[in-house]
Amino acid sequence: MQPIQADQLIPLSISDRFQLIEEYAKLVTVPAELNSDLHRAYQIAAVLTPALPNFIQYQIQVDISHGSIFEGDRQSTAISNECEQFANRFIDTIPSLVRSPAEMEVNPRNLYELCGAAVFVESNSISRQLSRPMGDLWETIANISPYAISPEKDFGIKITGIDSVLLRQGKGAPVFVQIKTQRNTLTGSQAPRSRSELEFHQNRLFAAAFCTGGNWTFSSTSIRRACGAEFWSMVGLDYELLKFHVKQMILKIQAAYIDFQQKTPL
DNA sequence: GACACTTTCCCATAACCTCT
DNA sequence: AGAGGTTATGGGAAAGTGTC
Repeated sequence: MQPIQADQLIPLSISDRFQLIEEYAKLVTVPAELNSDLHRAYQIAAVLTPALPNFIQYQIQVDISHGSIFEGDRQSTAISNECEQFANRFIDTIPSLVRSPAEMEVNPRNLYELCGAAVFVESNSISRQLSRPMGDLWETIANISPYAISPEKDFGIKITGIDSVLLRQGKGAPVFVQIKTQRNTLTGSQAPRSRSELEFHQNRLFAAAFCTGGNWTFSSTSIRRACGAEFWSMVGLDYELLKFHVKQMILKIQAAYIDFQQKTPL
């Protein structure tokens, strides 16, 4: 059977792309030694890999024809838009994070609620609610670049452990990437899983969006790591610009939160 | 088909263990 | 003793699964 071609995928809707990839994936033979949880990921990667260089070339052409993201302040605008949207979505949810003393007493979700410590309840909730979806934001921002694809957004399909696939300038083979927020985002107990999810891809990368969080808590003899500028430059994006907009975003959220608190005293 | 329960997936930090 | 890796602990959303 012929491998799938980029030209076949490009004209399709996301759900038709999913269907087509699914059909091909079923036919891929999986190495016997591979963990069964990863069979599907292997099959999808095998189907996608030969098509991706041309698919990404196509994205690059489209980017150029629409006024490239790499020209003028377009990159800044694009990153800013994503951060704005994220901030606005989050700010909208702030009122729903509040729990009444009665709710907390009847059905405490954690120790702070059990004790009715409203300030701790809120600060705990805010930081949880914020840090989790930010993980998704980095994927979205990476996908601004025509050098990256998101399996989910571009093909409607999930590859276990893979957040983004990118084609480095001048290189022929796509790189399968797992993106975290910080170098220490992964705890040790999760590292073996990340290792196995990445290892079987011919080209793979473990990336941290920011070079914060002290030392890496992920290591592997065969899987490269990159954080901050080293990672973002692979898809042509500017780390300094990203940090600038993320700072605006977080401060905006904080200001909205303080504002909300003042309007609704404890 | 609605709802409840379970698993998976995002995340953070401290403590501990082992090897050099 | 210090570094690097592993384990324990903890929150919450979303997706998946089972049941009535």
